[in-house]
Amino acid sequence: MGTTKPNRGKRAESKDESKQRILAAAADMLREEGGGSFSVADVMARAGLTHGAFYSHFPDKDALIEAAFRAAFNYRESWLAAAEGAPAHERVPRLLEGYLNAKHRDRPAAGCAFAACAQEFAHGTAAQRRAFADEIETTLSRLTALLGGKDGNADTAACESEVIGLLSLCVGAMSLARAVEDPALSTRILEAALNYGRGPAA
Amino acid sequence: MGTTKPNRGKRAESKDESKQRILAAAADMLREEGGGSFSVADVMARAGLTHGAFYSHFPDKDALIEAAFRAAFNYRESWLAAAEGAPAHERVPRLLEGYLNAKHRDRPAAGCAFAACAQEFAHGTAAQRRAFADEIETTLSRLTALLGGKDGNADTAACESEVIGLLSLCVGAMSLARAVEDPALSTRILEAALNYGRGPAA
DNA sequence: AAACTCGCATGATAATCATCATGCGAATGT
DNA sequence: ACATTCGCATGATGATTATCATGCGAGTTT
Repeated sequence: MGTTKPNRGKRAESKDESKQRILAAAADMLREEGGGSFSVADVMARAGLTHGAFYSHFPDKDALIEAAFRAAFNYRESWLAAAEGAPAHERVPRLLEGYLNAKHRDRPAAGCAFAACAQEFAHGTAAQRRAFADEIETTLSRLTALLGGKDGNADTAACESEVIGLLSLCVGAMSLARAVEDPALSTRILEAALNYGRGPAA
Repeated sequence: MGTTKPNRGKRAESKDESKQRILAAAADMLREEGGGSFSVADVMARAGLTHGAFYSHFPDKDALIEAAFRAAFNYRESWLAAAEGAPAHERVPRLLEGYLNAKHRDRPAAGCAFAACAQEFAHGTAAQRRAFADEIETTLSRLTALLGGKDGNADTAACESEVIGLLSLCVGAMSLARAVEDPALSTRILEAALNYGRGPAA
């Protein structure tokens, strides 16, 4: 057999590509404006299609939001990757700096989906909330793996506190920094949270 | 002059009362569901009125949301009050416990407006974002006054970090805890953030 | 108490959407 | 080649909702 068994026909393949474009568009718009603010037609247009095609890809808008959320974790990957390359004691600062910066604040569409979606999902469907929990668990696992053996003490409870605290701090500071009108205050928030997370030592 | 110069007539007074009821209803619903989710008619009904009366109280829905947000800080007052009564070194734990608990998580309508509104206001009107910034400034001042002289070191920068970090941690953890479907995970988040905020010492 | 004000209710209006129904045309299978 | 399938576009439909227009009746003024 030639390549890895395409066997799907040009048509199915093109449908998959469409779906990917829809998901990518929705993932951006979800983080940029929030799921309540964009219309199905908006997303489809951004994906280069028209509204009618939507329902052959997703059962309804809520399902799109859930799927788009799950597809919106490209940021997490690069965030973690940047810290992986650092020596153990540099990792927390690296994570903080990779998150709590102006570029991240100003480009939510390319950023953390937790910070962009948390409030909205609090009133979302059960499936959406499950997706949120899933992604939180995944993120916590990754962070734990990254920071777990930080010092000699691999104490489970302490590590859980550190990992969850770090993520909460990041998400909270970003939420506040984005909601505030005054740019100077916004920057103060990011920088102060960065300091706080670095700990009293540094 | 008898009492404090009522001089306003029964009609004006009743209008003020109506406005207060509208604001109270909106403040609750804003924190419960978010401004995008309730309708003007919903709020008016909750205030015991009908939709038509709305526009003689507020110019539009955005203005209501801003005003309701500003009226939604009753929680902050009791939160701070509970810590004021404590000795200096007990105040941070007191604040963390007063915020990061299940009751607060489960009754957003009576809780912190930052945690409930941050994401929504990030895409709100300029007036709304200004209101958000104002309330943040006020909250930070209050926290600074409360924690400022905590130890001998009243270092301005260190205190700003602590105060902003604390608030960010609280808001972030609450946002995550509310967005997650799994109740066990939700509780883990609150408790871990609480530990994190207490510092490595305790 | 007649004239007037004004808070609030009822009843449009118009826009925005999610979702469904229909049809064309390209891809597929026989 | 012919019949079929299916992705996508066009065009409803119905619901929700912000906002405006109108009118009544209680309160206020002279």
